[in-house]
Amino acid sequence: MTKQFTGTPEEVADLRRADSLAREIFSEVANKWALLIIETLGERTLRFSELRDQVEGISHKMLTQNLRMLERNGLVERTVHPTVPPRVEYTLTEPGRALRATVDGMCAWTQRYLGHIEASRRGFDD
Amino acid sequence: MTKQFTGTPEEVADLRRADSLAREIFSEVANKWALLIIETLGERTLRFSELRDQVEGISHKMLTQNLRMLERNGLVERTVHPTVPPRVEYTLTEPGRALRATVDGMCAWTQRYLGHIEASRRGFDD
DNA sequence: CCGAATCCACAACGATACTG
DNA sequence: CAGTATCGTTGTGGATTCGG
Repeated sequence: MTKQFTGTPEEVADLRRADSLAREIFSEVANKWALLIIETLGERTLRFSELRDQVEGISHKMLTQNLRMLERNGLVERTVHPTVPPRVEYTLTEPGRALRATVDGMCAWTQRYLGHIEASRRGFDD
Repeated sequence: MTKQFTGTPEEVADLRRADSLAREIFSEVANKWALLIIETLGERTLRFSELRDQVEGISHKMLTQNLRMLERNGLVERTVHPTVPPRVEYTLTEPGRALRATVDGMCAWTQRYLGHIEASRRGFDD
């Protein structure tokens, strides 16, 4: 088990440093499609086509691309059922579920501050 | 005060729905530069040039662009000191600090699972 | 049904130069 | 120093096709 992140300046610096592995991982995962896929998967296991339908606006290509990336990093598990037609299912792994917990936080934040943000936008767009 | 996000299927659906305001905000904020800026600001207030130096790899253009976006959404406050040369400082607002708390969670997650992820990558890249 | 590959339009981005 | 504008390049991402 690795060291805890406590928010010390040195640790924060690690994430800002472009060449650091932590930073590379953060940058790869911190994009809207990946986070939306994680949030959508939740506790369920979904097929490719179900994901494509439920993550609104995502294209076939973006979905496969992000699923490969998440699989490679061990956040989702991909199980192929050798039937015809093929049936491929995706589930969050333990690391994936751990990340989902923090993504839930971002979703909660969005709901919580919807009003603030709308108001701020109106003020900004004179 | 808006309703709490409790993770019910209806609320999750709100974030997947492309036309929803919550979804639009989430998509705008959930990109690596914005999150790295928020994380870097932390509790401090920094000048434009300090931010550019500390968020490694970010270009002048990306920094201004994301700062404008964050300001418009009320996540950062921009204060201009009418000196010469000009001095512009950025600080997180209360909503910004609230989001930072969850970004801290993502950073902690990255540190926590660095090992898992490295191993998973090696396995994937046969 | 799932996924890889190709093509290509268009947005993102970096570099540069110019204002207050 | 901070910010905007312009331009040229890169690369992202959608549409489509083919293959397992």
